[in-house]
Amino acid sequence: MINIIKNTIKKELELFLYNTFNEKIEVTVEKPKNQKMGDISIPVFSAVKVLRKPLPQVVEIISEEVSKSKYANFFDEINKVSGFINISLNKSEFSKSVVNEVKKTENYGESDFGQGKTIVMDYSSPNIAKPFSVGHLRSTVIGNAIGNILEKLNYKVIRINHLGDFGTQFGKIIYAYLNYGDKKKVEENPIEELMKLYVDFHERAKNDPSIEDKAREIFKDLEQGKPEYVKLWEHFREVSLEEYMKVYHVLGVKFDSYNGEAFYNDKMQAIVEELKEKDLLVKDQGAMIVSLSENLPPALIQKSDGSTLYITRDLAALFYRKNTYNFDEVLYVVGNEQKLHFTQLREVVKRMGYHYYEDIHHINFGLVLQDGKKMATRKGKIVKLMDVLNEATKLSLDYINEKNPSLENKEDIAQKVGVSAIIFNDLKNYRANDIEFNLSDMVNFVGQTGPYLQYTSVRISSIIEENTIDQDNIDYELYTSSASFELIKTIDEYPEVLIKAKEEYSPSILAKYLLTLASYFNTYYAQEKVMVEDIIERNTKLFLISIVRDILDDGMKLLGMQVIKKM
RNA sequence: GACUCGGUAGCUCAGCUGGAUAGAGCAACGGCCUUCUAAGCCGUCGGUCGGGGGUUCGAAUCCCUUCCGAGUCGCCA
Repeated sequence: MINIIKNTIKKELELFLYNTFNEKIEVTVEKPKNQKMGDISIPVFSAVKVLRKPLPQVVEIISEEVSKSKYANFFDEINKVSGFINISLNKSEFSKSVVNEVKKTENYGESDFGQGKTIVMDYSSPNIAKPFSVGHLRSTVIGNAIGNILEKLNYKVIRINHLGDFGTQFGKIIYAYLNYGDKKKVEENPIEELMKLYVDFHERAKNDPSIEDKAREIFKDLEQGKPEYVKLWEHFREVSLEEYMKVYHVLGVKFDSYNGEAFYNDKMQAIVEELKEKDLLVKDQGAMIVSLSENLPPALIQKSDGSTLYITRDLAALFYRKNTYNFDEVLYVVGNEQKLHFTQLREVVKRMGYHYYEDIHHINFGLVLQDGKKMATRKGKIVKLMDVLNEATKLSLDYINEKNPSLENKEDIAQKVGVSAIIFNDLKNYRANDIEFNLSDMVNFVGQTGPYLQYTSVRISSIIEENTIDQDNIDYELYTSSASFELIKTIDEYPEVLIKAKEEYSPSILAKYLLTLASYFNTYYAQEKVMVEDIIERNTKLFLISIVRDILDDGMKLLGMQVIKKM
């Protein structure tokens, strides 16, 4: 609502200035820094400059025009403070229109922003035969949250888990397994042992670099379908996926497809052919490359031994997805360190003559650092996500036992709180920032955290309980207290927040918004009593807080958190 | 060395399409539970917005330069 008012004022003023002075002046209409300065603010400095008139005169002219706005009935007062024109909204009128908007929208916050367009998302994508680490958490929860937000905005979302189930690493693992692996141990504890073998391989390769070549050879044979290797590979893939499914179940994450890199094994020769046909492929130092612009290193398409590389598979996957889903956008939720790769991918696609290279977006995110350094799998420094989730669950159970020992289903709720805390912790900051792996931060339950949101929602649910709310028996004059009005204004922002989160592909925008909303509610809660005698007043307040609760719950669900009624 | 991203309060971050005294949370300190869940609320303390130039009526925000950190840079993914 307030956005509509702001945009209207902007257009009205720009038109007025053009008609009156024949000048095209960009008018800024913004939210004042301080709420004491009103609800809408218009700095007039730019107009002063263009019109070459004294500031007070310009302020006079513009504020006069503002008072004639189409939405003037929403204005309480228009104040002129130096170079600013500040508008205070009529609280009850504004509240009424916001609340009416909520009432008439079945699923508040939704919009047709996406117009049913298709977005393919590639996220999570763990590497087979490695434990699901905290590093994979980021891609998984960021991708999941963005996908949920997109759906709310009427996009059709295809969620793909592009499993890292192929590549030279399998040559290494198979080499290690066949040469010095303990078959029995692998049987008992597959992921753990395969991981050890992988780490071990790199240790041995330091002393004997020739085994790197042997691994490459094995991979090449695997790629060409040598039955012995394929069988092993299938087994490793299967046991790994089983393990991952447990994690996904706990996180509440689902995918439409688990087609990983191997799925494209038979689709890569066509890419190589096409590149050849289009005269893009060059032989260089035995390898086949596509050279790109000056500042961009060339893309390696085929190794000198004839086997393919990551980018070849991503090209195959891209074209397959375009043909299969005919996407309008494709999002790759992959870490910062692959930025160059996706720049190259786009560039190759562009050079191949496909216009949709513009629709390829790398949704990059920061590294999980340990002691300020990248966590490296090859050295075996890995923190298993399951362990972190269990730790968080345990901690939240301790909290419950301390705060609310008589709570029913304690274990279940502890898991919902703990896991959501981890998810929220990962989403609350801008995704491209690196994060230091810090367990005590991850399971912190005080302040700007997941449990704070859940707690706020639970408090509201606890007030509402069995009360029925009559939406037609509302006294809008009661929404004029500062605590109420802050809630109203924040409620009003929800639909725009979701759109902004989509435009920046950044769940943190929603996360921060929910914290603001929860904080305003908690202030309200401390100031106003809801369950009062007066029926209209009680009903009016119950309705307000129920809207807040619904948004909190909806937002938390979008982020992939669990919504609870008691804690 | 080249390219990319970052540097804002002791810590974690927001603000960055230029606008009014730079905002939160954590930590520290002080208040608030006979009244709807204190995982909360209120207050105090805390900042040369890395440094230096420049553009502008106005710069944390734009430009240049410099320092610091991270990532990437042909046969890993």
